[in-house]
Amino acid sequence: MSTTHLLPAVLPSLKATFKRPLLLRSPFSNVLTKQTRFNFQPTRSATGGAQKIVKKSSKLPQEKTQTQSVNKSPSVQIKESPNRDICEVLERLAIQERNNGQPFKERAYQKAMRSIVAYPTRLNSGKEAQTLPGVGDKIAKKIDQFLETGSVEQLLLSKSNQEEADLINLFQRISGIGPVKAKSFVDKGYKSLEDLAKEPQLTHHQRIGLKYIKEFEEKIPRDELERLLDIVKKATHEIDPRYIVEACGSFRRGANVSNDLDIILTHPDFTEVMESATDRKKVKTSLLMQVVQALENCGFLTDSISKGSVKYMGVCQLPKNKTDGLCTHHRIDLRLIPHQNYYAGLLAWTGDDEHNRIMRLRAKARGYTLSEYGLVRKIKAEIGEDTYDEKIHIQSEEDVFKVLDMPYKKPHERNMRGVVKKKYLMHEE
DNA sequence: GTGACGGAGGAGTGGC
DNA sequence: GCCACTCCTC
DNA sequence: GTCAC
Repeated sequence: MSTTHLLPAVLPSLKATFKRPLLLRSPFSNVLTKQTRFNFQPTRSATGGAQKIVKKSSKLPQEKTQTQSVNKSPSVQIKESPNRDICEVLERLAIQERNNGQPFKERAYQKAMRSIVAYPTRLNSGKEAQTLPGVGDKIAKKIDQFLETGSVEQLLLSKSNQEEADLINLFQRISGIGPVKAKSFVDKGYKSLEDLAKEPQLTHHQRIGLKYIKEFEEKIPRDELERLLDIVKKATHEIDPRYIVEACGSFRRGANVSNDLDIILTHPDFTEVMESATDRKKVKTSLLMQVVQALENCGFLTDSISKGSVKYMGVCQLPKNKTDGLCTHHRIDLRLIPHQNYYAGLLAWTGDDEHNRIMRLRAKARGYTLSEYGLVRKIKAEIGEDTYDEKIHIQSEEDVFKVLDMPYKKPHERNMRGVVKKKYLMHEE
């Protein structure tokens, strides 16, 4: 079916959407382009210094359109790409599929988008795009349609459907709200974040997400993250110097800014996950909770999202500074990893996702399975069809690379986003 | 043509 | 209280 | 939606 007849009515609005200044987070730059906070539940003094809340704005978040990603989609630097417009279309298709409950389609569009971001010249056709990994028949056709008509039929929504999609995307920017809950809140008639705050059935996690919606979207500069990490390390080692504490994620990969603080902990006494995570006594006295309690007592942790025996999710903040006032609240995750799994955990939680995927595939091809729990080889029993697992003893990240016959990559060399996989694999041969 | 695509911890809910 | 399930997160 | 099998 041709879309030509739809175009005159819809194109101007689409163009307007692209032109509209990005008031919050640009989907591709991940930079807050205008510093206006959504001060929903003020938590700090109005005289809070440089970081104080600027003003209450209920209108701003509503202006976010479908061209802007929900907070949870991966950020990709496409500013410099000669195919930025095509990438934006794929990003919107990915969001649409996420909201339709199709995570694999969402990832397929994201994968195609990453390939195209890494492509150095302007694409002239879908066929040309199809030479790239992750771009198949369907996406090639959509690219052709976009190049010919300036739009893609699947993205053309009626005004009311567009408003609904925008609201679903807005609500998903709240931590703890995914596509299902966002849709249900829209169906219930909520039209804004202020509206949503009145919902009595918001979970604890969602209330925290709403309270800090703007602060969680702010990037953490590396020097601030180093200070945050230092506090965690000091508090932990005061409890017991035998703890090992390491920040993972983009920070360990050398990033100048990060989205959150992801810390893994281990301790020689912790060698396996407790059998029953619901054993409250054990949770309260666990090696992880001792650290959490110390960090709560000193005011570093301001809110908790979830507290388990091996995983803590919460909110942290640097201590009040005399000149700057209160600092921004950030998301923090703490994971307690069994001592013997520490290096596998360190490798997995350092990432990035694409690097993990490459290593897992490499492991699989050589008869192993690699996860944050370790490197395991499937051994076929001498008699019968049965197999059993042999856990490979890992004493460093390098060991995993060695077993998989890969040259060691330092953490800052594991930023694979935008790197063509073939190139990486060729380099390793 | 068909199955894999990461998968587990934690919160919350509803049935028993 | 237990269990199975959904949703969300990373 | 794409890819490997």
